[in-house]
Amino acid sequence: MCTVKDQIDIKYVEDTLYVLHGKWRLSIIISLYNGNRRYREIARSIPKITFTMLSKELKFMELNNLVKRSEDPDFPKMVEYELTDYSESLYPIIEKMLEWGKSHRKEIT
Amino acid sequence: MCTVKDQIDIKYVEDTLYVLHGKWRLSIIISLYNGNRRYREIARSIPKITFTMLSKELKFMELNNLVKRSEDPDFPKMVEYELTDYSESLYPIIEKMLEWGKSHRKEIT
DNA sequence: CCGGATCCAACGAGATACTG
DNA sequence: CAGTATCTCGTTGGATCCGG
Repeated sequence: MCTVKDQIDIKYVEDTLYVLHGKWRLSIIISLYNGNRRYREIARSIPKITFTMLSKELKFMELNNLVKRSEDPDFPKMVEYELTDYSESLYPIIEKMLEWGKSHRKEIT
Repeated sequence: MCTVKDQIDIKYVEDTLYVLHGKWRLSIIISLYNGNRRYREIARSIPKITFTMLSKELKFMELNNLVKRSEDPDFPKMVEYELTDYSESLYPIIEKMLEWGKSHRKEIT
């Protein structure tokens, strides 16, 4: 017993990973953090994402309570998304990832 | 400008994601955090991982400076792995993920 | 403007068999 | 004991076309 840190229970970390899983989900959350709300706005803020993927992800995220969707049915139709308390609570994780990424920035492919 | 948080630059977060990517990498890092060192020991500590995947991941992680490998060529051969400073520095992220997972524990399929 | 439906390509991951 | 080499397969992601 010479470690000072507690044992880490992988299953809780896996739960977190489940929510963050996929190529685009974190990008979308960050886009919303950064103040984007409208569908097109979000799409434009994330380089290379396609409408198809954005739709799929937003759908999943709505079902899993990560975003809240509201719609103004006038024409042209306007849809806005916002983070929920649930996804807001992911902020500390993203913050740590940002810090780590900044510290270790180097060419990656 | 009514947000208190800074804008998050997705590219740094993506760098971090690159290092943590894959089904098993984080489990392996956590296993090493938890004090496992030998190949078999690591394998036994991660439910359902196969030798194939463990080998592939450890190989990748060695090449990317996430683990250090040392070998005792006597018979039976013994190989030990340990985390590097580089991967140790991921601890704050994992810690936040653990906290989040604990707070939001619920059935996930 | 905001998507859904469909189909296809690419990649990650597992099974199996073999080696120093 | 500690791996490697293939091969197959399921899942993810992307392109394209269509609808409210």
